[in-house]
Amino acid sequence: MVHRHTTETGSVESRELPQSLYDNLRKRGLRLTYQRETILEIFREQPSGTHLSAEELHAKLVERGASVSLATAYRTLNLLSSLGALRELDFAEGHKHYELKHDNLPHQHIVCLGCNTTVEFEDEDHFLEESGQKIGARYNFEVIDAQFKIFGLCCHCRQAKQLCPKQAPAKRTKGIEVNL
Amino acid sequence: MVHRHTTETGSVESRELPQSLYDNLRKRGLRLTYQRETILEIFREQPSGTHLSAEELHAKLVERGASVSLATAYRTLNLLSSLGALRELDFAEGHKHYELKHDNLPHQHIVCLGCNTTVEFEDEDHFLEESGQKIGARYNFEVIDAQFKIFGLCCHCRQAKQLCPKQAPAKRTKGIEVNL
DNA sequence: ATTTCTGCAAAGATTTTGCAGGGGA
DNA sequence: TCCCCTGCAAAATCTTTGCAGAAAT
Repeated sequence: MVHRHTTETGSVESRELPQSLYDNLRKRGLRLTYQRETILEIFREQPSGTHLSAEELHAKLVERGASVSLATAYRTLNLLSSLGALRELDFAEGHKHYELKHDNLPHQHIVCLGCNTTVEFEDEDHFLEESGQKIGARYNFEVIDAQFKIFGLCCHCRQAKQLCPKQAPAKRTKGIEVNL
Repeated sequence: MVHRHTTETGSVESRELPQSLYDNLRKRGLRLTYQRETILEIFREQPSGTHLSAEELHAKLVERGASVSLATAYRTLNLLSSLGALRELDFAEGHKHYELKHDNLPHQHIVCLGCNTTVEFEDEDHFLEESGQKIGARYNFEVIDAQFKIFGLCCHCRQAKQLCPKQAPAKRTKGIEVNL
């Protein structure tokens, strides 16, 4: 029934699901549904470093003909995050973003407060990750994730000298996340 | 009219306002109002490390008899943040928090995903702060703030083994932010 | 056959905004 | 006096939830 994942050969009923997720679901008495599979699949298809909001995810679902409701998108994002499959990101934007948790090189984000552009940088030699572990341990925490976020103005917005970055540019509508 | 601040001797019209803020307001053609003064004063009175949400701030305003509307609280929080007087914090909670920006030792946060407790740790020798500056510069960003946030489970919640931390505990009602 | 999930629509929570009147500079 | 600010209420966003039917094990 189940199968381990090595590269990309997936079975029918649980495509390329990393074995751990399927197990995690079962462990909790949860079920593997078409919606959950599809959502995870979408995250896998995104270029590395993509982070989707609930609305963006839903748009991609609709786009591919999978009629998954927005409510389910929200529920699944929360579920997959609590399972450790997704990482929840909070830029100071008014809504959350999610990205697939890779087991390769961890990365962190730089966010432009002017245009909401985000740039990633890698946590080479896992320095930040390990710092998070150490500091957390010092305070008796079981660390789940450590996020280093740098807020600032990109070269673009710095030139435009937008003194009140929260006003105009961060339109907070649908598909933001532009260029650079 | 204006006055520099040294220790705590404040004038009547602009209590202990750090001179820089008053200047920043003027520089932008903004005004020094009773509401803005009072809000900043409240932040100053909080024990170091306190971070208030808009609702919490508003409660404190009402509590002291200053009838400042919630809308103004929101507007002022945004304004003071954009002026650099406050730091906007985003724990994965559904609403933002704000804390006074001190010029002394910078600090960062550990957040329990179970009970929303936050613990602070100091960024001794400004290591994280400087890292933020360096990394930002590398990507041509003007760095405004760098936040290192560690998410995990505190000893309490770890024992309670709340496998789905987003569900029950984070009630997302009013005054959360408890103990520890 | 159970028990979990989903979709829908409605409710909830947080934050922003239009407008008319009040108040700094 | 000028025009920025505030309060109020309404609106806009984002997210969660109750319920009945659908689906997974």
